[in-house]
Amino acid sequence: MFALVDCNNFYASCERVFDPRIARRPIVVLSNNDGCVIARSAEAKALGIKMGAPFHEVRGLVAREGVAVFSSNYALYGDMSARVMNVLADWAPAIEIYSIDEAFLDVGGFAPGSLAGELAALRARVRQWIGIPVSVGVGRTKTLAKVANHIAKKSAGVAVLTHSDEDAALAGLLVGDVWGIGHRLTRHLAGMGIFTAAHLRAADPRMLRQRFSVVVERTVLELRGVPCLALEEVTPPRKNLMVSRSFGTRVTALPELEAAVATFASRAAEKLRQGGQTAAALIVFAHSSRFEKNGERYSAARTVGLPHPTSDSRHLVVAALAGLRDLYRAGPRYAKAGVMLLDLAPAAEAMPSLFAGVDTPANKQLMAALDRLNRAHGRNTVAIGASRIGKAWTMRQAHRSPAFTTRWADLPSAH
DNA sequence: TCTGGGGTCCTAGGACCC
DNA sequence: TCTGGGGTCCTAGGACCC
Repeated sequence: MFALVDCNNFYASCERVFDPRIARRPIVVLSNNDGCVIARSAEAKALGIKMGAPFHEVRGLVAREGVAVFSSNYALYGDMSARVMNVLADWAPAIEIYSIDEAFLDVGGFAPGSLAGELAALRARVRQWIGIPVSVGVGRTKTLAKVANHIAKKSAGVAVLTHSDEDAALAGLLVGDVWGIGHRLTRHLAGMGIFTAAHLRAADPRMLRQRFSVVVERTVLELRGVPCLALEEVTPPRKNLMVSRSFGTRVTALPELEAAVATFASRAAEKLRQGGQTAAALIVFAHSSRFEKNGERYSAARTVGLPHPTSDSRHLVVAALAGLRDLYRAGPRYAKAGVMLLDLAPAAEAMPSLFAGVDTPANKQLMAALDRLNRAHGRNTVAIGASRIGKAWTMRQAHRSPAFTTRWADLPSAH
């Protein structure tokens, strides 16, 4: 059995912890640039303020109803999240931190009779110690735990979905509210007569796999109580890292874009170093607003390989700016830009045999070059790893055997 | 006029290899 | 006239999540 613990209206709840005066007032938290509503307290939801609503559209309502408005404060939310997770981790035998405000817990070891009571106590503890209200749903699979959490949010805050409860619960849930079913799939499924979670569970998983993907097949199986998703206790290292922003006003000039992209790249480099990682390539992109008229929309991106894996701000900024200059076009009104670092690896990781199993002409050429070097200078003079990003070759690592003293710079330019 | 930011996984198709 | 089979890697794009 899995339990899903989900913080209620997390960002709004965090703000409330530090300001008791707004304990009962409606609250919204805004995105970057204060552009959109990204979190709402229950009172704000009741006023009809939608998730993702452009702030300018609700400004009047917000003023009339005395809604408390906050710019987002991710440092605060991250800190509060860690505190909540600590309390959960102390209680549960195993935990997967799924997002900033959600965690799956392994509750397989609890007696069915005592589980609901235990979870209610846990919920009260988080509320008392940290000040954040949470909802807890329990099910036979992660997807069913999500379903149960839906029910918990509308009831006492804890819902244990037993096998015999599943029929009723799924019949009462729209298919679009199932974890993994987004708006596109919802539309397609509606065309097939699948409107509720119960319909989806009854559908043929193999057919859905053919029609859509293995993800949908897994969702059907999970709804049937067949676990396809395990509890992942260790967070795998991230593979990409992005820093991007929408501009407050439209930008057309290259120097302004350069200033923004340089900032993004160096911020990305900071994050990279924080995580003890390096990047071997990056994508820089810039585009106009998606609300721009059809003919005026412009979007471009460039992948740039780095000469070697790095977390050095200067290297990343230089590469990002080179990409930006290549993609820049005078004319478009740029609304957003960003830098995404790719091919992240632990900074300390050695990759002496990256070529194993890679057999391309370019690799062969490099290997031949290495052979020549090693024949000329002795065995193990040099080893090298490389990877191809787009059309650019990137040297991943070069290291010398300590037994030899030949310096890299002194080697003949066989490459 | 103003419309978020940061991720992951999957698929399809082409290039290339043996 | 017939025209293998199985695999990896890469990219682009779609879809989803919070």
